[in-house]
Amino acid sequence: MAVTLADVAVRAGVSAATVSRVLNGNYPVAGATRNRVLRAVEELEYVVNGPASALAAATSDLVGVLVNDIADPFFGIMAGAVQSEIGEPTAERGGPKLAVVCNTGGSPERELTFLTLLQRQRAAAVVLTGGALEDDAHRVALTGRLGRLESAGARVVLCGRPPLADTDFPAVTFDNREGARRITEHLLTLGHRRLGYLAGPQARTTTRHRLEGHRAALAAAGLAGDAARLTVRGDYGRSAGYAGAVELLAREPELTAIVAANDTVALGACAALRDRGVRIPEDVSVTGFDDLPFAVDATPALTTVRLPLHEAGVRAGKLALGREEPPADGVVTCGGELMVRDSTAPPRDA
Amino acid sequence: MAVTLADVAVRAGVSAATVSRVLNGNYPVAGATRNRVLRAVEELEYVVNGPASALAAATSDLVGVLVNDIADPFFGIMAGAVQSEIGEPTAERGGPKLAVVCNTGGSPERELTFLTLLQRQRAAAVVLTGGALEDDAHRVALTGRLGRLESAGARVVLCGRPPLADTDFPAVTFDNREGARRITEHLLTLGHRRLGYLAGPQARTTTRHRLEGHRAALAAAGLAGDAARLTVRGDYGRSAGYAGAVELLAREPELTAIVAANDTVALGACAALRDRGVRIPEDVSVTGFDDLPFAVDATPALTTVRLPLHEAGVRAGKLALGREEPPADGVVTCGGELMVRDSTAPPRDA
DNA sequence: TTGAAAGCGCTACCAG
DNA sequence: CTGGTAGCGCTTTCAA
Repeated sequence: MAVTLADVAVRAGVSAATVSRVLNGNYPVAGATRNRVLRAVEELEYVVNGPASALAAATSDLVGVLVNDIADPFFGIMAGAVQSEIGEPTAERGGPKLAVVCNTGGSPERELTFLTLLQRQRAAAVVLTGGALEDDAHRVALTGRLGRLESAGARVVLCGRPPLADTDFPAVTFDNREGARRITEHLLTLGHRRLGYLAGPQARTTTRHRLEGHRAALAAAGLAGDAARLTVRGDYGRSAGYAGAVELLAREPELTAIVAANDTVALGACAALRDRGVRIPEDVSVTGFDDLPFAVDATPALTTVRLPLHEAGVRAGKLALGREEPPADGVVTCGGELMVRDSTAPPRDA
Repeated sequence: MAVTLADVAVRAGVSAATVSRVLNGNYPVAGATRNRVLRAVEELEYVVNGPASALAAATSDLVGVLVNDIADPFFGIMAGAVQSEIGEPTAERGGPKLAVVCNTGGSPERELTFLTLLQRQRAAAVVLTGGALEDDAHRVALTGRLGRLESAGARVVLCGRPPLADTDFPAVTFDNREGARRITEHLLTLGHRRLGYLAGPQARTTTRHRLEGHRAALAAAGLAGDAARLTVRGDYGRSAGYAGAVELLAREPELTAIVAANDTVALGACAALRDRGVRIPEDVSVTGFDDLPFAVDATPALTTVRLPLHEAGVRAGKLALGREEPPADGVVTCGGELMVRDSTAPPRDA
């Protein structure tokens, strides 16, 4: 079998307890002893047995990160940020943590399943990223699972979704409502009057908040009447954006602007417009959320709302490790103000 | 503390051993007993203690997936595929495995560090994705680490990189060389004669193979002379593509085509061209590798070589779990033939 | 500052 | 088919 603590102890001529203390560095150990142990570790190529250590210490150095779609750079950026933050050795206790990125695919059942698996691993923390499902049954189930995780000693952090009712898990949030309101207001200021909206999947917090902001801006301009007709729902994928744009044009050929619930959807919409010979942004202006770098590189005419994904991930990582105390209300609003990257054109008949 | 196996055993009126058997399902247990145990598990909301189980069984249900850049959908797609494959309960042993996605950021040191962390967790398998670094010192270090992992009982699978010398780890590979050769040949057939090449980072297998294929096609057409002058190196990011395209245009203003080492680089190149008023594909045709869906949606004029990322991930997952036996030579070439998605224009003076 | 020893919760072997 | 039980390798009191 593999080299164990005991082997190292023998080689260094000390007890197992001492080796453990050296490795964890939480106890005073004489310099000479310490060096002897470290040398033995090197020579034997000793690697700690994580499970054994987790069992004895009743906690592991795994941090679960749940994402809705791992192939979406939106989540990739946040997950990468979380990992880079928790990967740094903590002062207080233990070495670097390992991020376990779990891809729920947006499925509520898988979300719960992963949480169970993470609890089974005795994860030190769990970060739930991206919009949450707004469904009572699921909310109750989720609250239960997270509660059990917490009482098993895991920290729970929400990132990119609002606080969970009846809990006090810290949440790192984006101001989706205001961002959507501002971008629509911006389009209205330019003179657009027939705006289509490509909403995200049903019953998601991000979908609802962004849609609310959009509607609020329309209402303020007295354009609420057409809102429902010019809203198409779909998931957060590009094909939904493609199909949605086609549908919007069918409903309103005189459309001059499209607001999409995220960049991926916006890109799909751009593809549809081009396939139909519509020029962007001269004929129709397209805007999205997220500000994924390649999206605007590929389509410079695409205007997006910048969400500070990386920053959110880092903050979530800090909260997950207890390196940062959450504010009294538990909500960290990330990025302060949303930025609108501006390359939008006025409508052709303005 | 949390509910333990013993608690369940008491509640169900059986021994701990029996509960363990029911939970692992590898042993015959009477139907009635079984039900009683399962009911007790439900009532007590029992969750297996992973570390304890891993310690006793000397193996965990974690599978490590190393990626070079988690924010790049190229890796997201593969990692997602691996996870969906290993997430299904195995017939032979144990429930669903949990994928640990580790973001190396392309750093060789971090690659080694993560492997140590995974060994510490007693990972059941490790999948290394994406191009490998071609550096002797690192290769030796990597071989050593992987060897130790293997002798600790972990399966090792390479995905998107060639087999590792002096080892027999199975490898799922793409035919990068032939793909690059074909796409360049394709451009030559259309009449292009001044082709720029945006190569990936130094000393990566993917970079070298793709460049070799490109050069082979040029050589076959008697155009090898200009190859070195019209090759610019950079990393696999979009800004490298942007800068690279600018550099290429400076070196050769009469350029009619650019081949990029991947889609992300190609998108950066497209952005640069547009910023300089160059039309795509009328003035310059841009091609890339990977065939990331949003890339071609955003830029329909972009032609790419399709790599079957999802399929590769699934195959890697199967190999990692031993659900599929590797062929005799250990190499699974994925996708058979590379496809060129065709929307390339002939050069303006053809 | 160090050692001895008692578990942590589970698996798997050996009886029955 | 089921129970008893000896560890798995580490952490952490409690003494020395």
